[in-house]
Amino acid sequence: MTTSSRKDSEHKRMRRLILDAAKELFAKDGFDNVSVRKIASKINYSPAALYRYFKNKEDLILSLKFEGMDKFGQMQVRLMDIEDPFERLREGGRIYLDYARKEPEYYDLLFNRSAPSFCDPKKWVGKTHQNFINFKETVRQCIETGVLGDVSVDIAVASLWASVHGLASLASTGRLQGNMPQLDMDTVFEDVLDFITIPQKERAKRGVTNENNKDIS
Amino acid sequence: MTTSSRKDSEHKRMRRLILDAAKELFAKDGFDNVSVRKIASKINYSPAALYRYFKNKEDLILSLKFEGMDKFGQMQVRLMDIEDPFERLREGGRIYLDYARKEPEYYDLLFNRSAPSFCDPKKWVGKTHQNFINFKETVRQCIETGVLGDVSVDIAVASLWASVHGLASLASTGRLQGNMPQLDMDTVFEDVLDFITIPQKERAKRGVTNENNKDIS
DNA sequence: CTGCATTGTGAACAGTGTTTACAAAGTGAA
DNA sequence: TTCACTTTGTAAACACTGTTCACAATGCAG
Repeated sequence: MTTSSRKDSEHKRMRRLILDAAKELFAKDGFDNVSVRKIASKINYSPAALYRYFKNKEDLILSLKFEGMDKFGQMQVRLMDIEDPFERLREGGRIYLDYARKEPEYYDLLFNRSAPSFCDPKKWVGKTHQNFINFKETVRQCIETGVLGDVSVDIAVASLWASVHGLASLASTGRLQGNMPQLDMDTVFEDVLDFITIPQKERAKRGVTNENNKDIS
Repeated sequence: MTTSSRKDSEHKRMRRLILDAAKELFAKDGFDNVSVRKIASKINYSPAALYRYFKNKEDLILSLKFEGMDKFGQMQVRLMDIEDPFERLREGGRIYLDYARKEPEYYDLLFNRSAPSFCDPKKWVGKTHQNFINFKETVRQCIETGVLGDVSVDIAVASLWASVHGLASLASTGRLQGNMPQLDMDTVFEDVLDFITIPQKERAKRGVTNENNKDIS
């Protein structure tokens, strides 16, 4: 019994060793330039050894993605404590963008299909769905409390998600800085969030509905 | 003279043959699963033959990207004829999203670093910069004519770019449909554009400036 | 005809992910 | 302890990958 449990923890220790080595190599050299052989060599094992712990390379990368998603989920726990749905919405955006800025390779690994393009998306969507549910509920509350105008939940969700994700994507791939080097990356996120959300809040305060806008523009 | 020009056109014809075969394979099987050997085999040539026409695989992919960018640029020509900068802004967004929807693989090839992650981004940024300049000028005109409020050009550019790109990215990777299957993809783009831009326009009409908003929220 | 440049090829090289046969080591029961 | 069994690690191989190179064939210019 004790022996088998020791073997179990030994197995986990080895997985940890492999995952840490892989993550470090991925972050340094990019995902395409790290082979199974390089990971194995970094920890002084034969390439075949890794297949005792992971079914294949996709399985290894997927494990890293799940870990990253858990970490991302933990960052979002504090959102639960924010009463005001609008402030919760803003804070959620900050967390998302923070994550993309501080761990661009990890963000790429997690949120851009590109990184491991051979990974089956279906295995991944399930893991991320809870975050989406929470986000949607926050948006719903924002609309319910009249803070986002009389827009449909789906459209508001799509719009806000696209804004935040798009900003993170452009920033993490360097295109924002590439085209706008003068931009202050420390404040742009806050400013963009203001640009997107404040007019909505203002508008809602004045009781404007979408129906009223059909003749504008 | 005539002979050398015929050789020239023959050379171009062969490049065309390779590019078309490559594009078709890329669109069908994804970029990672198409090898030089498969492209060569599709047109009944040896793999080595392709290296008479393209320096390497990156060069081939870059050529496809340039072609795609030219096509994208041609779609944007009609923007020149739109006098109203706000309508030009909206139409530009429509074109961007149209492109992402109708040619998702091409869009991925063009705008997501992921696709050919080994391609040097520097070779690519230069080609796309003119589009960015035009976009920025349109946003500047929108602000100048008071149609986007008293926001800084850079923040408006970053916000609008992020929204449109983010929406296109989420849609082309199937994540929008994956999490919101009930969403009508034919109208969501228009609705999101409204959600983002109409409040701005409204707000500007009322003469609200950013300074006035500091105490809100 | 004689060079010369261009085009296409088979073979090779170094690298990839993955599988397999096999050996070593540890474990639990008789 | 001995026996059977599972687990772990490895070298070698397989079928791929992008790329290079010597070589032959072709077509053109002087």
